[in-house]
Amino acid sequence: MSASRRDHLVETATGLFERDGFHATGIDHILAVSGVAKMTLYNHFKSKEELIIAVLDFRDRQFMAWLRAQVERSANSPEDRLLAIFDALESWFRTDTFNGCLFLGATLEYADRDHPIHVQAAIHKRHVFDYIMSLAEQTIGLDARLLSQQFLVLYDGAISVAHTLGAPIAARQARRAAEAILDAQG
Amino acid sequence: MSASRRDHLVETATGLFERDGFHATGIDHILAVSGVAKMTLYNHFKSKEELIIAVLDFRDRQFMAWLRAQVERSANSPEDRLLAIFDALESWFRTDTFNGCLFLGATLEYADRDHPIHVQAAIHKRHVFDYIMSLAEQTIGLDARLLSQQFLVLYDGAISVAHTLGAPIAARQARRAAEAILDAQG
DNA sequence: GTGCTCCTATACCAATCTGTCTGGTTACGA
DNA sequence: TCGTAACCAGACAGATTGGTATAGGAGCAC
Repeated sequence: MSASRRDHLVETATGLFERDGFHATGIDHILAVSGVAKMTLYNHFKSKEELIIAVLDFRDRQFMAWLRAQVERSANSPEDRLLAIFDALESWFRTDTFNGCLFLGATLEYADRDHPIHVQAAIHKRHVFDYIMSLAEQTIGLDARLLSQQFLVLYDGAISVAHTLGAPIAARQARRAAEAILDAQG
Repeated sequence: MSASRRDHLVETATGLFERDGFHATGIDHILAVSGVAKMTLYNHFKSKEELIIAVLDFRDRQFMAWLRAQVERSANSPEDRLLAIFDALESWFRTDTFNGCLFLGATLEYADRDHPIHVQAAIHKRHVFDYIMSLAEQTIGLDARLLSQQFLVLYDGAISVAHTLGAPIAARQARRAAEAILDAQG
């Protein structure tokens, strides 16, 4: 067992939360799947809520690293990279573990905007926005802020449509919309 | 009590599910808030799942009627109406009961695509798409299908961003993106 | 060896979950 | 007035929830 028990727990819980949601996934189920003892969990996390926050933090780092790598491998100019985000989305949608956005799910299940889980989930969306923004700022002649806000809408919309309708092609439609926005501004 | 007990139950449950989610809202809580007896509920619905499906059906009809009325009151040409959808969204986002998309939440909490609840929730998204499509088809010179798909992405994206980041302004950004798409096609 | 830390295993707790059962009340129509 | 249908109130069942308590095993440093 190379990874620590804590990491193993977080990774297992991530998969289960992503598949079934937060309330629907019980502590006992996470323990059974991960093969970890209950007291070990409560030794590392003082509550389920704290575990969820750790999961959101882990998934944020993991996903952002994956997204950056995917984008930077397939495109070089900032403009192409902005569009490559949607190509990355499509390949994510086509994995068989895709089940919508874990973070959006967290904000829906813990809707109170001050709830620690909601706050933690919102941080991820900020990270996505910041990444888009960093690419937009490298492209001269753009209203970087407006464009980033619009791209974030396309980004989240593609995820939602792909999930609710089971239509990975939503990513391509979002990309074409993004191209139209770029053309209108550039 | 003018409305039937059944209707009263469905409307109360809609509000609670919208605020707290499905798994987090217990039957007993719905009964306490609505002031209905447990056996009355189980007389009308054979399970919580059946109640949820009734809620999704009710909310679909209610929301679509509201959206149509809002759009048709504020714009006359099909093209203006396509854009007025996003104005309607913004006024929805600014209500103090706005809590993201109930239907998207349903598909996340019941992720299995064959689950009756997931199926029922997806129907609503189809209805939104069909409405957009009906407007797009009245506007000549458009690839109605592609445009509708892109608008649906903007529609869902605006809801998601508005909810996760608490930013009703996402609707206006979506509208500007929609204008760019229209300009590019028209 | 002794102690310390991390882990397992299992029993347990109180609360809550969905759903059932019983028995009584209210309203209304024939 | 009688019957019936809808509803209420509350107890109850069985499973599951998040979380705690207890006892002991395994690996490692001194």
